[in-house]
Amino acid sequence: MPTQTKENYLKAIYFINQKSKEISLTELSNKMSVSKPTVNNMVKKMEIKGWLSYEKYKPIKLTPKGKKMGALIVRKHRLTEMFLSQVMGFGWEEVHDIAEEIEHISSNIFFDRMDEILGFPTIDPHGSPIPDKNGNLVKVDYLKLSEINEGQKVKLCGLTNSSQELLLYLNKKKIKLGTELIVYQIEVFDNSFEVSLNDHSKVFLTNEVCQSLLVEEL
Amino acid sequence: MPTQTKENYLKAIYFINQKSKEISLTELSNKMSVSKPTVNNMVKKMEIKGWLSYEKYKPIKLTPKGKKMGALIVRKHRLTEMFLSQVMGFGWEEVHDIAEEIEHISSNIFFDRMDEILGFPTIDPHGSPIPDKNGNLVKVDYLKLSEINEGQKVKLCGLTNSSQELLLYLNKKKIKLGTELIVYQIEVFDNSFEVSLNDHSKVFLTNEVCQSLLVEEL
DNA sequence: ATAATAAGTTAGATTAATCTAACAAATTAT
DNA sequence: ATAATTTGTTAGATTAATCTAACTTATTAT
Repeated sequence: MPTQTKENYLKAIYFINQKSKEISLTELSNKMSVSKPTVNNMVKKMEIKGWLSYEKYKPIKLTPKGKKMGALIVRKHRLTEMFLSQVMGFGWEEVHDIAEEIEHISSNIFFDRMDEILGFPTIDPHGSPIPDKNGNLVKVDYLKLSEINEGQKVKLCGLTNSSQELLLYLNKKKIKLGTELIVYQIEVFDNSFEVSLNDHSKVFLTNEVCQSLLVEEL
Repeated sequence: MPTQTKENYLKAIYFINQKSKEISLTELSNKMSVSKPTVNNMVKKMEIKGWLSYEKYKPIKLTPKGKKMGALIVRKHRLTEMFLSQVMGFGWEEVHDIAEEIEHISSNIFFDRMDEILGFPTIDPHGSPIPDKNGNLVKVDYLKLSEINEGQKVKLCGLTNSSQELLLYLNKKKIKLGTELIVYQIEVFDNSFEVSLNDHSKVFLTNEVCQSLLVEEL
């Protein structure tokens, strides 16, 4: 059974792995907000446990075992977020911090019951996929709103960034998962978007925000 | 913010305090399943934190602050047990172990929401009182079934021991919180009880079990 | 290609929580 | 009241997770 700290390393490595494939000590050190010697020391221990492989000056690689462990922590996190949102009535901007704690609960029946109560969900409240019990993830590829052309109607299906700031901003704009929007106008100067919502209201979104919104064309 | 370990010490001291008032190192050491030097070392640190007072060779005393902290951990534990039982459908014999982990979650909104969803319960699934937000406990005094006379009708309201073994035994006998029973016959030889349930079935209970059942006369 | 910069490593220290072995103080029992 | 037992303390070690300072290896840039 990994400690809570080691679970957090596994999760961090798992996330870095999702995009870059190359995991450096420095990157992990930043993600974990600890010094590089701390990471160096930790990866040596985790290598002994068989969760990752590491050679001096080489990038860190998760073993299949470590990868599965990372995925299962993410599974617990996202199931919890879904439970907090759907069963306990929390807003999507509130669930992350609580799930960050609950993901370390070891009781499997607890998460299995959540899963059951939720009807075996496949996405969390931010549209991110929930790994299955074997740690496998269905890879869905949405488009970034920033890549959509004028006139196109789309539906919000996920986020590339689930920071509380963004979530609160979207709340204010009445944009949530499933919201349909039409790209009304793209400003060439700064690539900002003017989109219209179902209720015909219009909203301005910076390009940065548009890059955070994952959509499906309708 | 106390560590999880220190929270467990606070809780253990709080429980010992409930009955004996005198808390010895040895007792704590047994309750926590750690060595006496470990406890000795720990109480010194907790004294510095202001959670208890301790002088060499003297019994350990919780400060008001420490007492409140202990009570609030018990509150989290019992609220969680109630949530697991009432909202998530767990049996009363399953909730303790999960709550033992969840009681250390620091998010207050999480427990407040549970409280709200449950309608501000005052007892947990085993009939034990839930301390309020200030750490105060309503002291209810039930009688032990072992103290009840023949012919008396009573209702099960609590337990002095919520071990999984006892809970599974009571499940098997179809006895749960709120079950009404009549003391049908007391065996003078070993003080075992024969009680009859609502459905007129009769059940034999050893005196030890009767001492674990807290009842109210009807 | 070599100097500058970035990345990674080593060494040594610290804090929290734990242990065992050895000893001291308090309590209990005859 | 003294010996035996229990209770508590000290000292010294260990493991996990972290740090800083100093150093080495790799990478990048001119």
